[in-house]
Amino acid sequence: MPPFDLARPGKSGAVDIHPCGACPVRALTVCAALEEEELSRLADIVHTHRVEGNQTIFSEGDTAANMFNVTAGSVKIYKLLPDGRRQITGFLFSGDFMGLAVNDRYAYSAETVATTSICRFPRRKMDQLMDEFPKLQRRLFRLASNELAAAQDQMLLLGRKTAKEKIASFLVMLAQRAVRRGQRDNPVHVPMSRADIADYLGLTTETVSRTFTQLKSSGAIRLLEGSKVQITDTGKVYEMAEGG
Amino acid sequence: MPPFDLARPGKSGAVDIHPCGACPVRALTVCAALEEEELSRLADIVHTHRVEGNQTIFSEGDTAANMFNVTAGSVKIYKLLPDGRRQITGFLFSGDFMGLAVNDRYAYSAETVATTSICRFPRRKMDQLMDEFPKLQRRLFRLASNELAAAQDQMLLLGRKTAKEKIASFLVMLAQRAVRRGQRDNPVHVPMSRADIADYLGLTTETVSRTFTQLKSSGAIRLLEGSKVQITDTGKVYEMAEGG
DNA sequence: CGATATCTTGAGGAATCTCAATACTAGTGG
DNA sequence: CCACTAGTATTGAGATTCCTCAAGATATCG
Repeated sequence: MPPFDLARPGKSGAVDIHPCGACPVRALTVCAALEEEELSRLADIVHTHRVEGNQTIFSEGDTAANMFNVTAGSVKIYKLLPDGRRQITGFLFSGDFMGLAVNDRYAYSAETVATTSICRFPRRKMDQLMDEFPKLQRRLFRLASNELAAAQDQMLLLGRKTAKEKIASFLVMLAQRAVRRGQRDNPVHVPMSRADIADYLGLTTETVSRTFTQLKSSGAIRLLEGSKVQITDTGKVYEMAEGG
Repeated sequence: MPPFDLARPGKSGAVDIHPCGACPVRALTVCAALEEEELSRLADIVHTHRVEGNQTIFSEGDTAANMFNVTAGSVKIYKLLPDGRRQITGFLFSGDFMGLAVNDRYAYSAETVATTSICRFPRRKMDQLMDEFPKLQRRLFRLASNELAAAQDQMLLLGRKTAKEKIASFLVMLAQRAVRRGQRDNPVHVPMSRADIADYLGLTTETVSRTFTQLKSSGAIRLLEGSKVQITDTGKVYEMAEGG
């Protein structure tokens, strides 16, 4: 499958949103590895795009021609079984990086959750820059290590946590990542659908919904307007997330 | 917790098993990144150990002072919940690398499955070598990317596969990795306990046992002596693994 | 050969899923 | 501005998979 249509203006397309030097999430991501001057080299190869919700960015098995950086909005990455069962392996927010490949192919698919801005770097040119700037290589290695640690946390969640613990962990994760981006962590913004949450936590939408209701009834959280969740009993929610 | 007792001879201890140049798994791992001459630099910093089964190599949260390479045997890496629930996030065999750290701490614990030989590289010196040999850095990045892809496969398994599919996937994974090491893939050698398998697949030992029995009854596999499993109906097992 | 751990099998129970109906929400057009 | 539509979320009832607890069988190791 082709990536979102880069040429088509309107719904999704190439837009120069801001120069890299003024990038609001620069400190969070790969770009932080480089100094002003070097950064311009990155800027030379980058294309910025704005993509609406639920659009495919790339699909598992595609030739991995690009690497991406999310600068606003959110993205889900997932794998499918032949019969359609889906596992979302991660949500990405502004500052997050994606596009690591195995054998020059993407190992998963990526789709926007809501309207999202992304930077696109041609992999070939990125590889050249990595040769030129070992700092960049090191930065990517560190990002991959962090992702790996997050993946292991998620395995623990999927294999050993109850539905309640999974939802609590999910809220805590969203809150902590919001903080990291410099946003407020409570109420937590939950931009994704129940179906997406279910496929991320290894549950069904019904169980996700019921569990939210339970947490609400027990006074741990409150469901607010605009896909927001207020954590009213932080201690309880954090404890639940740890399996306490 | 300290790593296995490096000073104590007998059960586990430092042994010079072979020089790096003659390492049987060299082609599979980090070391493949370097030429003969450079390899000697790696050899200068490595210590080789032999560790008996079920010994701790390092624990989650320990200062990540070393990186390791398994040269024989097998290792399990895992995370725990406070109440003791355990998720094994990976099994390592000869040629596999471990010890990636986040914030200079190990993000998981590592324990031998059976008697195992490992190479230990002090991280600090490894970092120096990486600066000196970008090839090494690139190699590690590639290994981390592969691990990440494997982790995503495992998330799909944990979140969306049935017990039968999990066991079938597990056998296929073991078979494929045996091939990669140049060993025969059928019968599959399954050195780990039912409890370890359960904690890897997000099941209980009883379910693992029952599922093996079912696969046996259906004629898909045969359980042999010496922790070996013969796959008698390859098509069926592979199909099951894919969720077919 | 006995002791101990591991594995298998059984019976019942619990968490989660499936299927189905209802309620809500957001966007659309009258 | 409101009714309508389509999608999404919630709730309910029953089914199912997997878990728990318990006993027996097998394997391993001194």
